[in-house]
Amino acid sequence: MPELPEVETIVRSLKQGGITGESILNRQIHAADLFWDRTLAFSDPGTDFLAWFSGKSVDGVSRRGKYIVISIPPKSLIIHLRMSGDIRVETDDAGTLQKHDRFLLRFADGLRMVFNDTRKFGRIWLTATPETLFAALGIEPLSEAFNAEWLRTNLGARKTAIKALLLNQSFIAGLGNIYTDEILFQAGILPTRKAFTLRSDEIERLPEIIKSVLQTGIKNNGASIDWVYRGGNFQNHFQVYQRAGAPCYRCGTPIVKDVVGQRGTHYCPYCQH
DNA sequence: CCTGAAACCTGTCTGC
DNA sequence: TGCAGACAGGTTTCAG
Repeated sequence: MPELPEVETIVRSLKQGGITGESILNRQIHAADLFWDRTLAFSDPGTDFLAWFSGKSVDGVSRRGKYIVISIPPKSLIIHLRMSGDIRVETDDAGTLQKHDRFLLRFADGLRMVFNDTRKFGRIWLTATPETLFAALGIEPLSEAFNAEWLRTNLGARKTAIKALLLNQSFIAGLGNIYTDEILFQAGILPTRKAFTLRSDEIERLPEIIKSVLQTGIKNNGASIDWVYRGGNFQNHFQVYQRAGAPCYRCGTPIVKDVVGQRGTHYCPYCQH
């Protein structure tokens, strides 16, 4: 499900209330529960993971790439939703838990935060040193530091397909399959283009297009497809994603779907070069 | 270093 | 209706 805009929407909701339910800020934790052991990717050695939470309070919620960072001093609980993860906040008497619930925090005031993940790819970490986890992550695409100059410097002589490079989290942190296809359409660049072949005018425009598509996604609370993620509206703005065979909104040419870097890839063979 | 395939999982949809 | 196979928002690991 989640790429940067969906994760950002969930983070804002956990802070201010929204699609996940009420805010979790400043709530004291009563207990934690883990229902699928492999969901826990890492916990600092010497800590009893489940017991640790009792009595601690949520101090902040933020995002790095597609990671959700919940500050619970002196540690951070980090959640990556991967393909099918979702978070909801509800009252603890909201009824029985759901089929694919993997982890939860019970708050002292009767609320609970539940991590649900059908495909079990999602992971959580509990650590006092989250920087270690993020050491290899690339630049934040919505930061000021991410601009044409940065891209020109870092594109270098990379021979990989531009789509694969944009998906590489150690290059730029947060782009996924949907937004990458939409970005490359807006940029008029074929997904298979080798990164080093981008012209200077394309490099100049690309960072602004990336920011603009991500911001549009965030404004729409992300994209909701199938059963996985609810609350978003960006799916109604797709230009190419999931539009194989349908006419391009710009030129009428049927949108093509191929595989690039092992991912389904949608593009307009006329508008993108 | 880069590339591709496979693995990790469950659910849905398509075609025979 | 049943069933096999393909496919899905992501990332890691391993072979070449």
